[in-house]
Amino acid sequence: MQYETLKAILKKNGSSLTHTRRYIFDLLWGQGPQSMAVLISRAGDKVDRATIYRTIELFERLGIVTRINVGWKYRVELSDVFTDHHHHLHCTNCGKVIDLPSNPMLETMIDTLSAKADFSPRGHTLEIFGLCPACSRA
Amino acid sequence: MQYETLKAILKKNGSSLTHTRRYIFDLLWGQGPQSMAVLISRAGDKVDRATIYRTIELFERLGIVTRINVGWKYRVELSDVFTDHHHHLHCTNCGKVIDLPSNPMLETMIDTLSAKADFSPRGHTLEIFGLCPACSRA
DNA sequence: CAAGAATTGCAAATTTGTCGCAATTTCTGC
DNA sequence: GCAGAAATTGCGACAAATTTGCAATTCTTG
Repeated sequence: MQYETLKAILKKNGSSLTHTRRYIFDLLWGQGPQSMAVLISRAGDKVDRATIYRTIELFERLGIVTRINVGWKYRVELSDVFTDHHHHLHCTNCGKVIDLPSNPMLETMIDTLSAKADFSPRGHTLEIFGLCPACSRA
Repeated sequence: MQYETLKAILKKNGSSLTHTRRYIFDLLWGQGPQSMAVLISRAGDKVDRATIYRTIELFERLGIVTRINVGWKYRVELSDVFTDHHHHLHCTNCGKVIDLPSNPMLETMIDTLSAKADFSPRGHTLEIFGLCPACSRA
């Protein structure tokens, strides 16, 4: 289950799964990309701002979360370790962000293209902009 | 030439190509992704920071610039309208960002995948993380 | 060229992210 | 389970990044 994986990743890096970290992980679990402001607000006075920043930084460094751009600011979400690898469809009209499950062929192509440039790919983010189903009909 | 295109895009949206905007465009022209801090510093006292923020926001809204994530912060660069469509290889070791020319098949696949989700794609950004040629040999 | 609209600079206000350090929690070896 | 050591957290205080209001200036149009 997810806490075991989380704990294992942390332990492997000499960190531990504290009360607070589990709480922040829970804030991320099952949600789409969230801004720091939202996370801080959702945490209320349960967790201090500084701790949230420090935890997200740690989580990102250990590959637990991924950071993506949404418009001006960034948002964070659990990485592929905890969710299926996916990309994002950003509606430029209503602002909604929709998950798009990835496709093996697309992944292969991205890796191949990188490798041809003599680059060793480890991961990627693909953000697609356009109109969501609702807005493209309006 | 590029200023005509720029002017046309602005005009179409009821804005005009002012000295200041042309100056900021010039700061972007021919350069890779730049941080706001760099743009502000390069502008010196020619353009106020607030104006740079406002202009970049306008440019992004009109599709003149694209914003990408580099680690923690974002950077801006001219959009596909002014450069060849490309993606970025981010070396997680030395921090270098390398342009990767795109591939028609990849583009097609991305559009097709979006369309299957009933989404109308208008553009995208693909950021690949890994080791650059130099770092992967070290 | 004049009038009105858009744009810019300036300075102040917010917001966002960081840091140092003391208090608390977690981990380890009994 | 307990003591001591190490890691983590909260709490300001900071520092940096971004936004905003408004008056002065620049553009656009007729």
